[in-house]
Amino acid sequence: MDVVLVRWPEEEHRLDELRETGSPRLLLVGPQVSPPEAVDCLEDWVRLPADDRDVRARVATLEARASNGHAQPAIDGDGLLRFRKHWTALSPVERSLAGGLVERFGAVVGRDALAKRAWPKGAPTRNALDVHVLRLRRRIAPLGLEVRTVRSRGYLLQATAQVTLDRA
Amino acid sequence: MDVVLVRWPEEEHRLDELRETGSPRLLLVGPQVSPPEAVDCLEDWVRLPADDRDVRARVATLEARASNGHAQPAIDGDGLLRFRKHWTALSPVERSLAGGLVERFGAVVGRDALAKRAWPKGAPTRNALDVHVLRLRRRIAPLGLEVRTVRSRGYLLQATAQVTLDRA
DNA sequence: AGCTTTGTTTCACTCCGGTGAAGGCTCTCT
DNA sequence: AGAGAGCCTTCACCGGAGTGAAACAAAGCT
Repeated sequence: MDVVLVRWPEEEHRLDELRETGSPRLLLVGPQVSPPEAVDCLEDWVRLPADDRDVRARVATLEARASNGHAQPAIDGDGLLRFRKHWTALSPVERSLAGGLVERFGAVVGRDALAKRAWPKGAPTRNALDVHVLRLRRRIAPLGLEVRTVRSRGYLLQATAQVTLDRA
Repeated sequence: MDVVLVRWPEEEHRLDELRETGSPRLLLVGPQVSPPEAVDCLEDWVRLPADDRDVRARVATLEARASNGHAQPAIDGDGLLRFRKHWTALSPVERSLAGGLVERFGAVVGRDALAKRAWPKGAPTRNALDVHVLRLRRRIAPLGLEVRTVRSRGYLLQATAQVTLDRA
């Protein structure tokens, strides 16, 4: 994933978006401005005017972190679903479903494909898939993930759409 | 935990130690030297000569990260479990369990793996492990550590989640 | 003797997967 | 438009399995 350069504090609003989507970013901080606080490991900053080599070095570090990190959800070897610093345990059936959705993250996965994954010999009830999708939805919601329905096509896993509600 | 300032590359050896113990550290990089590669989130660097405010800002960020769960616990030579600024003594069985969990900090350790560690010849009872995990939980809670259960898989050691869900 | 450590039993509780039923939504047919 | 038919969501419930937790008893250490 590419590192985004953001002028601070001019592009504060853009920064908020990037933080929420978990994109790696390097802030270009003006000569007299104090840098923002950031606990996020995918964020860094340089003081302007900056040496080009230093900027490159920081960008490289952020890129390395981003490619090591959870920009995309993943199911680790222990059956945990990890996404952006958070994780949750999954039951066996949920792991099967989540596995299919994660493989095609952001794209539609057919109901039958999911069903076959969870129950290769055939689903117990037609309703079973729906119920397990519902349970999966609730479980992954705290991670910032959501399963969206595409009617008569299937389901689609994506990061929760963050409606940037400005708080006055 | 305090951030350690390290001159680079003069104090490379000292840096290695700090990396191993997971201490947060800020490298003071000479004017013509290129900074070292580091994916570690508890490490940062500044180019000398540096503005004092910038150094303070980076130190503050590292401190925030360290106290936010990026530090790693360790069992020292005396059998004490140390985490951030605190420590606690462990009984022999608890030390075995904690050892296994610390080794794979943040990842799941199977129940049987833990049991085999504490009782190589076989656990006395099935519930013995549960009870000792319970006791370990209580002992490490004051350190800001928690053992989370991953049902039917094992246990996972992590820094206590600081849930701040309120938004007014 | 007091304290800690360890093992054991027992009970309560949560989680998981499957099922039926009660709707809500959207599209189509008449 | 109105009725109906999918399609999907959500809820409530059950039996079984996996865990949490307390209480108790036996050692061991100082």
